[in-house]
Amino acid sequence: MSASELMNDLKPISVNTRADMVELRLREYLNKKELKTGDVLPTEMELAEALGVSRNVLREALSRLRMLGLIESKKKRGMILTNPDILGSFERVLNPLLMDTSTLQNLFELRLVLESGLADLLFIRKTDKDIKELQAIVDNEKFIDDDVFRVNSEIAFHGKLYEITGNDTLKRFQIMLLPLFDYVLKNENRSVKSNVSHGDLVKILKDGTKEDFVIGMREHLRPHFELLKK
Amino acid sequence: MSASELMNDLKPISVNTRADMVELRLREYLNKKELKTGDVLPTEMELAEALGVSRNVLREALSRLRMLGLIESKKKRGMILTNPDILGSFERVLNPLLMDTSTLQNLFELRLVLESGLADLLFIRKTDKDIKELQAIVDNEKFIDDDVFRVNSEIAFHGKLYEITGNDTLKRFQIMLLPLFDYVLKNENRSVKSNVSHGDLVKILKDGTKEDFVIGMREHLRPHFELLKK
DNA sequence: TAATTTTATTTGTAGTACATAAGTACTATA
DNA sequence: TATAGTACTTATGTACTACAAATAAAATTA
Repeated sequence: MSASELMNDLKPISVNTRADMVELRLREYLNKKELKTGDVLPTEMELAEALGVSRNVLREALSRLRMLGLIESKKKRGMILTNPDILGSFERVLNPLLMDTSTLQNLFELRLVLESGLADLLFIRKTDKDIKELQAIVDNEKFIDDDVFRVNSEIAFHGKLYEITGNDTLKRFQIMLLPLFDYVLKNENRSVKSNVSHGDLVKILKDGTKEDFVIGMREHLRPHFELLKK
Repeated sequence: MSASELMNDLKPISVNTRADMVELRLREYLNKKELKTGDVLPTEMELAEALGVSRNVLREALSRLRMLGLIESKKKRGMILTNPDILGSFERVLNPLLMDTSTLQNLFELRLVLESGLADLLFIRKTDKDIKELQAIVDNEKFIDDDVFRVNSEIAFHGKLYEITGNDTLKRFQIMLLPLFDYVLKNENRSVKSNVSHGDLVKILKDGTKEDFVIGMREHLRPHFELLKK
């Protein structure tokens, strides 16, 4: 058995720090008491005392919850629960240099899955204005001969697709994934050539059916899929 | 203009705490220096001094990075960069009670998009063993008359689909989304009845084509899509 | 040379002190 | 009485000190 396999089976005993424990306890507390947005938390001193830790350690844990957007603090008022920004922390972590290759590959695939699955939402929510804007992006592509501009146009086109879905979370998600996508492509020197162009996709979106679009999009992404390992 | 609209246009001036600033600076530092996994960071004292803050504040920021899995610390050794767990922080934040309804709706849609887009990966990676396991889950459904068990089976079936993709990130992602999905369904009292059953999907996966599966899956999810707002 | 002990260094935790913001109660004035 | 202003109180934010705990590195001993 290799060392890496062994490490996978025998996870190291994590000697959790107090901050780790306190963070966990606090999140349990929030769930257990079914606290919801706007509810106020006990003061730092009360919490620290109840948990049996110094205010210092408690604040390290609170700092984490604050970063996640779970709580907000105001002087004298105390702390209240807030709507977390669910993608905010995700964003902080998307550094290609710090991701192992399998995770990078997973996210690459994730993006392909997302784009393949967009059809329904697109056909539910597309408007004439959207189609026109997409067409404008495509028309502009004819005059591009610079690689940087081509990438930008690629981003603009696919970004617009996500925008049409009217799903902000989805859109932000894709914006975060794009740099990674780019990174993977560059790193592996993948040349991408498809039979279905952006222009074709717009045509289908305008006059075709949902089914046509699914097939078209898959063909558009085929070069990527072909490179996936079985 | 409603209060919520106004709040959207006039974002509150965020009086950032020092911990916020330090966290930002540290992340900039990691990116700028193109540090990668395993690289060691300066000591806490050095960082605190360089940033002009107390060790206390610095540690609140470091605590955040530690939670994200960006760094690990060992006594005497110091701090090193690590592969962050990209979904770990996401998980911490998925509390339906703390999410505003539009985000909840967005994630609901996101899951539909993912499932619709699974076809390609599934057909690339499915094995006979996978099909058999899916079939076993389906066969078992016949004997279920309890709602709780039905939900569990639903989870097992769709979970297995994600498992076939061989994409751990995708799988974990879906596991995290499922409770929300369930929450939305329960909350809106949606009754779900589709023309394409799990059994039908397995048949297609076994003997059908990718295209059939896309159509089948969409039909399977249609009741959900129909409830989406235009 | 190898095993053992000591030392030094770095993170982890606790506690105190004070700064800062902001709600609350009280007071003075019209 | 109403209102503006003031002092007080309280909770978070920041800084500093001290020490515990772990462990890498150096020094010592067998």
